[in-house]
Amino acid sequence: MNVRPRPVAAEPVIPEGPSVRATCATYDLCVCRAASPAWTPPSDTAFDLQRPAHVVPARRIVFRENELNDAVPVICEGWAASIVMLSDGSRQILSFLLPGDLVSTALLFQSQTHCLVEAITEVRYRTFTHSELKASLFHNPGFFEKVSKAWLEEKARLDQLIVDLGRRTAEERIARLILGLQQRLARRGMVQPESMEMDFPLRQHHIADAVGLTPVHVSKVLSEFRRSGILKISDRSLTIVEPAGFRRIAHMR
Amino acid sequence: MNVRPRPVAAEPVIPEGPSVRATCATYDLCVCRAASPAWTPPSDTAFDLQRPAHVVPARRIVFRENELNDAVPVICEGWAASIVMLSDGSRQILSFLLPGDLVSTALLFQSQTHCLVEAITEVRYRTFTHSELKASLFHNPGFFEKVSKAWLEEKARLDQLIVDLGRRTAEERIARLILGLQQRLARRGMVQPESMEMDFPLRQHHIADAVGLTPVHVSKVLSEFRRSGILKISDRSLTIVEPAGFRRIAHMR
DNA sequence: CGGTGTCTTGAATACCATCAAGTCTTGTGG
DNA sequence: CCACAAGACTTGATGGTATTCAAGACACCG
Repeated sequence: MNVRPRPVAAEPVIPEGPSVRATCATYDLCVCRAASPAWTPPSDTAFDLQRPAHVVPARRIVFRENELNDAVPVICEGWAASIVMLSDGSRQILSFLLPGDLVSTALLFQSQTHCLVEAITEVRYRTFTHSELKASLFHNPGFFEKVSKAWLEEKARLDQLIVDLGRRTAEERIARLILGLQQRLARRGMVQPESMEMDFPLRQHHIADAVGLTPVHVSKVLSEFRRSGILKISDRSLTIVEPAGFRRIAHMR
Repeated sequence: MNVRPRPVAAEPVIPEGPSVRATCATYDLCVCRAASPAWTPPSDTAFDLQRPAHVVPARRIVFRENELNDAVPVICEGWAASIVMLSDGSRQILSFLLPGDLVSTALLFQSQTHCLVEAITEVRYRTFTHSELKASLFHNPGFFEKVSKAWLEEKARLDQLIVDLGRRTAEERIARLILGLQQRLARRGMVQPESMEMDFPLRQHHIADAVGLTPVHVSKVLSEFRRSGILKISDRSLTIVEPAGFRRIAHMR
């Protein structure tokens, strides 16, 4: 069932990019700035931005299950996915990670994960340590608020996914996935305000692994969406041509 | 699809039971004792046990979506389920709540939920307030540890459910649900050590709503489990007759 | 005693998976 | 830069798993 070859692990390189700050700063959590114990809102010189970023090429594994030793990664640029592998090679994607995302808030409290993280596009990320983040949690009330808000959002997304997988049709699942991604990207200013166009680097097998279908069936559903003029997909870019109709499909039942 | 009549809301009565302490104290989180700011490990007189418990009869709603005002409920006795309702009347159960369970750790950080809680058996529960729990979180390091542990478990269960719904067959899902419940009950000392027998108040429609199937199909799968001698179910009680074989079914692929 | 809730079983159907073949794109090494 | 391999997507045919529909048995309760 839906088996794909396993990508090899990546060895983290350590270069430094120019536009990291802008990308990272867009996100609510703002770990890159807020995690510093000495952080104050007006300050712009948080110590974390000076720390080097790791870069992983597309389709490589960022880290495996239980491979994390005390490191908490935050995505600075690019798309990734956290994935549970099954013993027959099939996979379930728990969540897509966008710029600014903590891999999971659970990592603040344990250093092991039962899922692996794989880069979808080239990914640039930074890591923090348990100890420094946990310290911030206690000494920086603003950071505590942001973490609990991040947890609430993570929980809401997991709950929604459970409902989708348990009680919705293939069309509904796919439509809801795309709408959810669009909303998250919009909050980051990554959707064209007028055309509603957005970068969409996901392969169809990513969609399949996220919504519990096969790539073949995803292809058929997407083709139907395009044929009916609701979506436009081309060249790793996606446009929701008829938002109202698309939302109707997604919210059905 | 799998529509059932909506139970009416319950008006909380306020009696006091005798064996609440023993039941509540079994759980890891131990909110009933640990939430008190003045709590110390040897102490046995936490103020929360003096607070009255609410009782809800089986099949009634404990509280609805967004009906919670600053109250954080903890189950003291009985089984409940947190449920997402869809507009066509179908339902998805996010989790079963057992004695000692917080409805969700998310309630520590927000007072609204997108799901409702329904009693499966008669349920006895107590409520705490945001403010007192949040205060304990900061002033009682032991409580903070327990909450983060509870949350890690909650997250692990959600992740597992996603994998089950997305990538496993009906038989696997049902077997894994039963095994998961058995493990949780065992930790509470609610499974007969020898016979592996346990109380099992779930109706088949509960199982169906938890694993994303129809009650009809659940009936067929369970009948097959019984016919092959793996399970014994009778009179709201369940025994895993062949644990090894059952685990093999559950962990398949 | 009817009413409701629960469970079972069989038949027909729907949805999605699997299998397979083919096109097109992307990436890589000679 | 081209040739070849691998990955990505499409489409049709076929099959399996789970749903839907329906009818009946059984228990419990007011």
